[in-house]
Amino acid sequence: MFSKSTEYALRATIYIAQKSSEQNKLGINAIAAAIDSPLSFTAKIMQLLSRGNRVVSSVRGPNGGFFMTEKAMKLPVRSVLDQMGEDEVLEKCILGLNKCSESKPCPMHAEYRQIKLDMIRLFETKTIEQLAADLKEGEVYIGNKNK
Amino acid sequence: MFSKSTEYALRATIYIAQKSSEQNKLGINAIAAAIDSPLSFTAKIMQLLSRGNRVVSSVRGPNGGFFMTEKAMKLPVRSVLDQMGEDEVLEKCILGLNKCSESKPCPMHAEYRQIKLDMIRLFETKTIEQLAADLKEGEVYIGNKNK
DNA sequence: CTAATTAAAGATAAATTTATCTTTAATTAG
DNA sequence: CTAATTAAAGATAAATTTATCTTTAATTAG
Repeated sequence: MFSKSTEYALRATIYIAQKSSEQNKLGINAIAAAIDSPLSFTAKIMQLLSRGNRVVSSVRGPNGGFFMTEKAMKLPVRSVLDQMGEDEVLEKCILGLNKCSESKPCPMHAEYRQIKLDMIRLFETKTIEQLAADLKEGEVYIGNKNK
Repeated sequence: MFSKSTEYALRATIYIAQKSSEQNKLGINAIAAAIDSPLSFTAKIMQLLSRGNRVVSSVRGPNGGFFMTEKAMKLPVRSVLDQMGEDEVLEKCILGLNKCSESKPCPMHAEYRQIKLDMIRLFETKTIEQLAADLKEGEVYIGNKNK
């Protein structure tokens, strides 16, 4: 569904939403360990995710790290996809046609239409905060670590 | 959503379903032109798609080419995904966790669950034949050609 | 001001996917 | 049997994604 970069970004965002605050920032080491992702690659992804301080914010230097503001916590999950440049997954034709549209539908268009709408609704309605609240303490987001 | 290989495979399958029969096979040149895909890469994909003669069948030599049997036309669209080894898209966790399950759900599991079920239902219910019937004559599957 | 700490930026490499080209095998028409 | 035609198979390359490592810039504590 999503690229690995976006998967890491989603997991990191949920973890930061749950564990961080402006007073308690998280370092890249803690984040990568928590979400079971490669350290340096995750650092790159955090650059993208925090650029503009829209979804995740970052501060350099001692006591620096990544965190989310109360306001950012209220953002829809879709804002993570937007930030990662992967929101087109929610718009693309399932057959990969760029001419596919309501007026010129591909043979799967009508069938796939509702599913796409449901996905858009999910990612636009659900907030990051809500996902963080669903997260069982120190359990789920650690991914493949205890495989 | 799907890889380019799978997108080409889906488009080729729909085209073959509409235009071919055991008496009227389609060559790789005709297929690649029709679905606006790179010739040699499409040839590779057709190898995967026709191996085992499950979904698409192939015959070499003069008057050879690709075609579908009446029986294969009745297969669900999912069989194309299976043949391309991309059916896991329908099963995978949206956060990329391989431990994610009903009993150990990730924070998006409950929310994404129904969408995944809808997708599985769509790809298992809709047949290739039905898609081919929806196809407007020589129009839609040609993809980016007339961009 | 200096040293320490942290993320940002940049250079590079490994892995995977997409794409191309050449050779081989199967099949048919004559 | 021979030549022609077609897909299969294999070798290789280009592009993209994933990953790693090094250097730089910002910030803080002392």
